[in-house]
Amino acid sequence: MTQFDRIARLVALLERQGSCAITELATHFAVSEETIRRDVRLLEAEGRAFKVHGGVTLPDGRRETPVLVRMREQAEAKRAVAHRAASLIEDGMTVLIDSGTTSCWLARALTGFSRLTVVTNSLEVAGALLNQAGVRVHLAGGALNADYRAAFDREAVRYARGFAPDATILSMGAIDAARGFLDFDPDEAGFKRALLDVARRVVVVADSSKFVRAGTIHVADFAQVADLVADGAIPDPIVTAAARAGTRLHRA
Amino acid sequence: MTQFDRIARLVALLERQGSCAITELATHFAVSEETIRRDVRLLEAEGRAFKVHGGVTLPDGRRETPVLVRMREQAEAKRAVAHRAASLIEDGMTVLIDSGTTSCWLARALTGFSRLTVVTNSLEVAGALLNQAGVRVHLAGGALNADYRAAFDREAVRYARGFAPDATILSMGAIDAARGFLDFDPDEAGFKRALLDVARRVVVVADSSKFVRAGTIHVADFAQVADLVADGAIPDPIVTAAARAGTRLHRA
DNA sequence: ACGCGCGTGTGACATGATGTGGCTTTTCGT
DNA sequence: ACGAAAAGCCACATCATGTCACACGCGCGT
Repeated sequence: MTQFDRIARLVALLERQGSCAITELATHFAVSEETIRRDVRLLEAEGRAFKVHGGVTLPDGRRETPVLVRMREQAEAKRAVAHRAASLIEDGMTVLIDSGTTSCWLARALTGFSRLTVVTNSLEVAGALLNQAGVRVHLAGGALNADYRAAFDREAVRYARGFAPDATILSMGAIDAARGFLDFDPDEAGFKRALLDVARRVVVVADSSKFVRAGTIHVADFAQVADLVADGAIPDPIVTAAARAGTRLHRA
Repeated sequence: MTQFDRIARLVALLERQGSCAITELATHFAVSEETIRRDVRLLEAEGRAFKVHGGVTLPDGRRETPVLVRMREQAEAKRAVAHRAASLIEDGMTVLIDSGTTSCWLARALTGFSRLTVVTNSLEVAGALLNQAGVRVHLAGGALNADYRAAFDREAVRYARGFAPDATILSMGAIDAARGFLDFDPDEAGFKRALLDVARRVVVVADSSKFVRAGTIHVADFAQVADLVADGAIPDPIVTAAARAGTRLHRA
């Protein structure tokens, strides 16, 4: 195991856990604590990690921002959903991806394409995709929302609507059999609604926690959504509502 | 087995395993380690592999992006320059920041403001600023350049030119007393030139390595630059050129 | 044959990575 | 507020790895 590999895995660990203890890392990688500290010092100099007494955390820019905190909630479920959703995407497509946490996982799951065009309003999604070979990224800019690390304003809508994506992939705050797809943030909801108007095929990605939460703002009805990708058991009312509206269900 | 064949197989191995150790490769191909290193140097020059201590890895995937790699070069100097440049910025201003590595450090140095508006075309700069309290971030979107993690296209230019910033802060690839401010990438240079047209006050941030490098594309003359922030000793020809053009010098 | 370019091996030297011990700083219970 | 324990930092030793300069051998062509 080279230093490079160790640091790469350390960062991966960090991104999954948010923070690690030096002693744990030392035993985990079977090196001295001083060596771990040196790795951490390197990462900190690059701004990729943040040193704290006894351990290491994600840096300021990536820490404690709501969207990234929520990335770690239900992480396994979201990762599974993301991989299932990635299988719906084919080489050569143009897809639009919004700014939810499941979308971030999706961006990381989009590997192995040779010619994929992605439009997004999310800093995190764009950043993850820039590391994937074969993916061209178009970022919808505008005034950024610090919580979501994404742009929802008129400018972002205008840019995103200039594309004709094969699939529009949205994550939703909550899903209700009766009321359809809901969200919490007015700006985010407005952005999604604006995209729905011009979408050819809408794919919603959602971990199962979305079925038991209550949203406040209506975004879409089942009839507007072509595919719903979810993990675990999908409640019967949702299955019924989807069947009636013609929404395909994909279980991760 | 010719060198060509060996390198081809080395790349194939790399693509299957992601990374290889120099010692293993040397025994595998029954050549000296130095020979393997020479192969790897060639591949790295072509961007087809990435050298790490003790081995070689694929250039894509988890590897750091070029802009983040370059953040590490001259990191201390750039950090110092960034702090000096931050002191030129006052609360309430609107500033435009471009996508260079020094600009990334500047973004991290912009702390303690209560009302600052920043316009940028860089993912990294925007990401760093989103967590600074009191900073509103406007991101110029468009097609993203994976190396720079920024947008340079017409869309980004149009958006950025919609602001009237109090200061336009640019980093430059090279600075020459006779030819002025230079860059390497045509897209990046084009973006900067487009901003210069409408800039009220141009601030250039540069670590001292910029003075000894040669750029290929002309971006600006000294007369267009109001402030130049640099670290260490500024060469006499630069000082003279700046004085003649009225460019203020700030030493970090 | 001769010289030339190129790839390769070799050894000296430079750089990098890691562990260890002494010392300073931080943390936390009392 | 104090002091012990934990954690961090630094300097040094050691070993692995990288780089460079030079030498050798092989094919090639005027």
